[in-house]
Amino acid sequence: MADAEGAPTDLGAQRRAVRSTGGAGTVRAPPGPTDTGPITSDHRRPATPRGEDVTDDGVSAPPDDGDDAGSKLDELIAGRRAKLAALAEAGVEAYPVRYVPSHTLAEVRRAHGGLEAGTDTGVVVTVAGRMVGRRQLGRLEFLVLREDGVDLQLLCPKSALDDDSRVLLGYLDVGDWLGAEGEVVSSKTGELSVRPTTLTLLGKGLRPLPDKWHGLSDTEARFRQREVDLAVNAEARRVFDVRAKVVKAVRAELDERGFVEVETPMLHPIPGGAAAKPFVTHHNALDEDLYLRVAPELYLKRLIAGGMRRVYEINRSFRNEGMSPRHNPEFTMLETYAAYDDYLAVMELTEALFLRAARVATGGTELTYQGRPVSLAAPFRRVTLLELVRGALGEPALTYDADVAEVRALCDTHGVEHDASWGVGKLILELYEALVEHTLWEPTFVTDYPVEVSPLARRHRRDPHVTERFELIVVGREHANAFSELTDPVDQRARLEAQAAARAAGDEEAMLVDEAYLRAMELGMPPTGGLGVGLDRLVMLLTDVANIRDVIFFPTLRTERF
RNA sequence: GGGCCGCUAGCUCAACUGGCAGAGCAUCGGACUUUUAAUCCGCUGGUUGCGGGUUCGAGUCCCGCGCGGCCCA
Repeated sequence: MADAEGAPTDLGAQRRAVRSTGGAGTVRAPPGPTDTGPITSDHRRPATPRGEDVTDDGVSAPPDDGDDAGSKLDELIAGRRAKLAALAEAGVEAYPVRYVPSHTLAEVRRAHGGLEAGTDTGVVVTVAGRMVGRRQLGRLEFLVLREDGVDLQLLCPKSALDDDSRVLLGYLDVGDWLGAEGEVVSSKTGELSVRPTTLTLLGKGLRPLPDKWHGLSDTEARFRQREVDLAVNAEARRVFDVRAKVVKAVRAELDERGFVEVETPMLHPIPGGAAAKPFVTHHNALDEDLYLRVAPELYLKRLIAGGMRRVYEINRSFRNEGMSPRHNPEFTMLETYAAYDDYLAVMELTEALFLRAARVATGGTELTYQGRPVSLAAPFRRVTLLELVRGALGEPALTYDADVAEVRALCDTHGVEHDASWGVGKLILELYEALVEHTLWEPTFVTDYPVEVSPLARRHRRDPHVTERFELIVVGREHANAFSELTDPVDQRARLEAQAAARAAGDEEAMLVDEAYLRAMELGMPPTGGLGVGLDRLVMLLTDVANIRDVIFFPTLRTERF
């Protein structure tokens, strides 16, 4: 990295490419000593740029084991490599070291929107982008540059170009990166354009871009080659732009509320903080197995024990479980912890975060998800898990004191599978998940989860069967999980020991006793309200996307074979 | 892990009950100084995901495998 930026090793290329004074030609120097400077020319282009050399060896990528891959593609690539060689022969650096645009394409559009047709502004700018379109009309060409999802046309009469740029024009392909210096004008039809006097090649593309009109729609290709998806599909850009805005809005809201952003370990000696199967890895120097974290919860609570009043972390967690349109093995989670708060306070925080995220993503609180309206206007509905299950079963008298056999019978009646080791609380949770959760479309705080399935949550202030815990369900899915945190070290130890026993009995997702965590709690903790939000799912909701892989740049897929 | 669906030119897609594997765009060659998926003329381009099988004949039917999607666990 350091070498690429600073090393003044190829002044020739630099002089040609950097638009510092706007004078130097683009393709001036004939091939000479400066063109074989150590950095720019070594591994990136053929040492002997001659036409014949270029066509027979495959592109950079395929280590050509079979060298029989798609011949049309090979042909397209060979054509571009031939142009690359011709450019080299003409002394044009195809991969220059630097370029300094005076404006982004977006800035040009902002500054000169709404020109009358046929206007010359007299304003000279230097812009850059990938050439994504080209329309040739004899001695006039229209090139379309794209930068950061914004397009701008170059109106390009050959007569206006300097000699070197005219040569370059003959070797350009759609997909190449290009710089242009010229006047901001509008065309006869009123299209905002730059009319260049100089064109500078900034990066030659060897592979063709997908169809300019249909883009890339093959789902596998979009996930595996996100760079292509981003280059040609505006929708992909939109989703990831919204994602960035949403994360920024969440940070802003938390910062304003006095939360401090922190980072805690992703390599855990003991997996904990959530009921999930971890990835295992190994540290060689320590000769110890470590686990990729399934949640940051335990470390964040230790920070509260240490006296940090409000903390949050936005980062990756990992769960070694099945994949689905809603689960990626690595995903981005927000967790917040606030001293003195209970879960009622956390509900208000949650509403504020969702509202603010919705505002930056869509401008308001009313959205459409997969064709159905959703309102994120606060306050969200609040209802206990038990009430929901009672309603779904038509059993208004059901309580956590019910006989286990009776509740098992209810499960059987409703086709919900169960295990002999499960108590009433776990059975009622299973009934809820099977019968109710997916039906909750509008935002709903489902509250008061059974103690036995909530080992880190404080017991409810009035009902010892349940905890002060809620999940936020929107469009039938869990979007947040929060509680009045358990801060009593005696109760916590008992609960973790119960978890460990369940694990020993075969429950792979049950937690283990984490002594370091218990020791921290024994130091003394204030009341604490904690929240976890899956940011990928929040972005899905706000961008109206059905598959989590569409909000993660590079989702986990089976390894690609070349 | 199970069920269903998909995989055809670089991209997007056709190809009836098994009967010569095609189009548009892109590429390549030509014309064109105001285009907007430019237009017009011409030419290319295929191991139909892979491997077997049935058949006179397989993109199409059968079996196995790979990758992806959806549903379920």
